[in-house]
Amino acid sequence: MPDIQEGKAAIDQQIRHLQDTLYVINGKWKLPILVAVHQGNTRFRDIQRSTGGITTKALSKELKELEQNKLVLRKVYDTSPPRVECTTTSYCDTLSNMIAEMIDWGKNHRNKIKED
Amino acid sequence: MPDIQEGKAAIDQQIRHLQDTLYVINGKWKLPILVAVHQGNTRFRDIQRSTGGITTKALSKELKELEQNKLVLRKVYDTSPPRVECTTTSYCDTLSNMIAEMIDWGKNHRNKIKED
DNA sequence: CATACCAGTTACCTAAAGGATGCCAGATAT
DNA sequence: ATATCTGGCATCCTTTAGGTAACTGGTATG
Repeated sequence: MPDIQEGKAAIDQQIRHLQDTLYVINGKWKLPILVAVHQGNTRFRDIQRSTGGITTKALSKELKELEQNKLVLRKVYDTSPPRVECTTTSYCDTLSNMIAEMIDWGKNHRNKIKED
Repeated sequence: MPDIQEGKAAIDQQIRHLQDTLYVINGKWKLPILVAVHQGNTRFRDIQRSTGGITTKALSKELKELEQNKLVLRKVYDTSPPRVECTTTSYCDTLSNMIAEMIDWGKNHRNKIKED
């Protein structure tokens, strides 16, 4: 938690950064997609299959957002049938620590809740 | 990002942990509330005012969820007018690292996006 | 006497997220 | 010749998040 000593303005600023992050990774699919792509699933249908259950509409939308946030790179080949190859960017790696912490906490939390 | 070497089952497990975490901190208000309470705002109306804009209905709901997840403690005094005092639990401190990473990343990301 | 405050609850509404289904067009595989 | 694959898009639907406004009952304040 942010230190109680910090001024209100500084804390409000931190909350805004937090909300920026939440905004980028929000929703049901962003992280699963990121992991799937990072694993080596480059094609649209492959990503769809490996995330299990996402519709084309949702996947299409999510990929666009991930691309806008520079976490995924989409190369479109003007062939027929169309070919698109998605990869995670090196910038995507800056999420490593955060994701690791989130995984850690989620794991720990599940145990904590089970102890009720 | 999770290591590409890990098996699919392990990765799926990590995704589930991730989703657990996202589930707990989701929405517009959870983190702002947590910070407000941690700052020392214990009373319902104080929290409402210091988060700026949340309605009683939303705050009531969010506090219940935070309590269920053992991040906030609600002490209800059976007086009249009713008095409730909210505090963050020590367990809430286990979020420190994660939140710090999220703040860091959000800060960095805003700059990154501005470079377009 | 009237008003405002405590901590909510209830009913109602809107916007967004997410899902289901069907379609396109050209190419390849059976 | 028929089916299947490609990366989507259009349409319709349900679910959820979140907001608005009104109200409660007892108490303290003006």
